[in-house]
Amino acid sequence: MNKINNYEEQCAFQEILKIIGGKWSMSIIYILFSGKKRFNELQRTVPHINTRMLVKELKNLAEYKIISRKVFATVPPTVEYSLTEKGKKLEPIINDFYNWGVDNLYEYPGK
Amino acid sequence: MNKINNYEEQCAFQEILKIIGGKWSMSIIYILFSGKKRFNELQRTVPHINTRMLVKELKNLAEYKIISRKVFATVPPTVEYSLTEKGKKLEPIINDFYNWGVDNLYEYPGK
DNA sequence: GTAGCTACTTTCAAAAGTAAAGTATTAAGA
DNA sequence: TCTTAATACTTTACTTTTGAAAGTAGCTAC
Repeated sequence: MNKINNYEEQCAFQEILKIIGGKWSMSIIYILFSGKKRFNELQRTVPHINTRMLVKELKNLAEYKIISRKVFATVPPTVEYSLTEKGKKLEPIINDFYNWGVDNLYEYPGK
Repeated sequence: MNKINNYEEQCAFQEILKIIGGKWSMSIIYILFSGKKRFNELQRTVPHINTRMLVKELKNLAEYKIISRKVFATVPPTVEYSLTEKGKKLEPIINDFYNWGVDNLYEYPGK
């Protein structure tokens, strides 16, 4: 177990947050827990995201090997996004995080 | 256990991220795991944060009862920030999140 | 009377995000 | 043949958010 107790470790934490701490990253990752998705499918599923931001986020997540991008030479083109092993490891963490939020911040209708 | 599997639940998740998914929130919360801190102390401890953003984040976290703000009528004034019970519950989650990052994204010197 | 302390606030420029329309490639229908 | 449609982006113009730096208030010690 690592503990953040000095400035250097704080910086490491901020590096991590820079990669998956943004407005859209976790939402996209969460959706991919249920399996691979195509671009338009993600766009329909992530509430309020716009094309430019989805492209940017997918590029970023792929760069850090959290998701992988698979292109099929069909017409029109098909692109599939899915979680890598690294990405899949986030499932219990993001689940806990979401549940904390539901219990402590936001009461959604079905609770 | 809650699962995000529809649009409505995605929106709930985004509400949660709006509150603690920002660039600075988790860094501040993490520092407060080690106990109450004063304003200038936080400013020195959170790398690269500026006054304006620290004020804004502390106000936001206090609004959602994740931290509490205690003012002492000393000269010069003293203000103490600490985690509420809600906030303390984030400790294992943010710890796991940080450890995931260290293992999968960022290798800090002491690892 | 001047400098210093804390916890902010204000101002303005820079960066990031949003909305809407456009692009390439092919294929199917009128 | 000409129009429409589909996917996965790109581009442009605009708005919002963030950041850096300086300023404020109230008192105190030198």
